[in-house]
Amino acid sequence: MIQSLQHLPNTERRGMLRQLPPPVLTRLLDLCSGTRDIPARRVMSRAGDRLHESLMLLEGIVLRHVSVSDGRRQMVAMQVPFDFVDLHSLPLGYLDHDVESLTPVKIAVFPHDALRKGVRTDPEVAMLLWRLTLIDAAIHRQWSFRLGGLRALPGMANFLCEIDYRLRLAGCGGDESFALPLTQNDLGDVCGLSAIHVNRVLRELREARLCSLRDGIASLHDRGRLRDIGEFEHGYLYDSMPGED
Amino acid sequence: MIQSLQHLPNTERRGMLRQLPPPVLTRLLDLCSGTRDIPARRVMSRAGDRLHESLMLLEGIVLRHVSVSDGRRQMVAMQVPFDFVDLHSLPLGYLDHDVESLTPVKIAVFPHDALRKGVRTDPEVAMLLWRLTLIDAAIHRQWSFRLGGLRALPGMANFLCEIDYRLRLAGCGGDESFALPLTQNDLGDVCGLSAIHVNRVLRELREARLCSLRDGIASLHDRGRLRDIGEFEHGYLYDSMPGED
DNA sequence: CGTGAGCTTGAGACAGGTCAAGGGTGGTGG
DNA sequence: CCACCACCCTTGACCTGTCTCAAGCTCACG
Repeated sequence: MIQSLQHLPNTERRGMLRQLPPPVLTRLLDLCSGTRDIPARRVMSRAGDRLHESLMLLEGIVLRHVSVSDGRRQMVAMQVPFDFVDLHSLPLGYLDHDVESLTPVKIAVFPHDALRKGVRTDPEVAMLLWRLTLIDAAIHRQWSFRLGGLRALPGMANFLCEIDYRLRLAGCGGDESFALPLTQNDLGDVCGLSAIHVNRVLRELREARLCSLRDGIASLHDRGRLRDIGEFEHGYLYDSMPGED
Repeated sequence: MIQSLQHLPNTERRGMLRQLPPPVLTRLLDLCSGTRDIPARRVMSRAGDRLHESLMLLEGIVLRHVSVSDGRRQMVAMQVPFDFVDLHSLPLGYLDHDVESLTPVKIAVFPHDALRKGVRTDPEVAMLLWRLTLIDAAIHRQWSFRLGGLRALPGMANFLCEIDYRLRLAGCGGDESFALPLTQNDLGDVCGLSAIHVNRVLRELREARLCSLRDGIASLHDRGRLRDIGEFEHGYLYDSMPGED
């Protein structure tokens, strides 16, 4: 599985991996010890756990969230295929949030020992891993922007644009629609809204023929307007998609 | 200035630098090309600018924000002394947000060429720099938590606790009060509130004898209760302060 | 001594939360 | 097989936190 990734031609490589020159990619993938499958809605690690491996997502979606006192959770990140999920646990040792699979998930396992050795002996791999975590941080900033700077509807539009863009980078998006099995409750945790208000916002988006979200399938009918409304600019993802400006 | 930092005894070292073993600190500071002074309220760099050096804050406070369509700005980070301000521009090349001095500021300049050489030849320095940016990312997550998960008053309490904690780590906090020359407008941009509502929240905090903010001086009268209300836990800063659990 | 930036307060509007009720669907156990 | 339950979606009515608008205050600075 992992080995097959190295041999994809450049244009076929996916997600964050698209950024890597092939030799570096090979050296990175050599540090992987194997793959693992995890069912949906499984807590993969908890805030404060000492971790000794980092995981790269190969299939499925992973959520990262912190819990709020009233029982709600605030989502702080969402990982799509070819994202590292918890690479930051390597320098940090433990995480400040929980990690949970949304769907059934396939992951590639990178033991910290191997990664540490890779970082020590291969500056290019080190720089690459660093860069990946920095894009993660840029996404965090965009989430702050969305939560603090946008109203409910633009915020939802912004989120859908981001996920659409990232899933298509990862090769998981269709032309119009993609799988997004988040409940309205989950979306509330993402956007800082009550589930009921999420429902109202989705209805508005649907009635404006902008996008719809049904049975775990998101369909974006008018990406242009959705991006305008959500003030979405993909620059913060530090990766331009072929065929878009 | 920079050189003098290396010779501080361990217990005297400040802010993020406290985490470094002295030899690594020395090697890092060797990469600094000099210092620079910048007046208050000066835009230091804009989103999208190509940067060729990174800055470590030595004195003063720096803000990082993105602009919203309606003219507001959303603050995405705030740097205190001994934080790197834009270290992430080294692997990323450009930033996705603006950087602005809040107060007059003294910075140490690290040319990217020097940093790149340091990273390539010194894995310990590389790991350290990586770690610093990861703590930045953890702070971003806390800001998402605050903006999406907390109401106005707890959010403000949370922010004040964070800044208090970080300023004291940096050796810039008194027992009860510290300098925080943010206007209520700025605080609104931090917490995703209108300036007017910031005013009301501050009044509530003052009348509850929790804290007050006047003439650019913040005074925390009851840190314990403030932390409870703001659901503040310092674990995400990955640095325990001597004398606090 | 005027002017502007920031702070303060009140009144009214509106976005979003809360409560309550009902419907659909899939899973489980009798 | 059906009954029941859990979970999710949907909608309506009402409540409240926050925004907006408007006015007046203070203080630093020209």
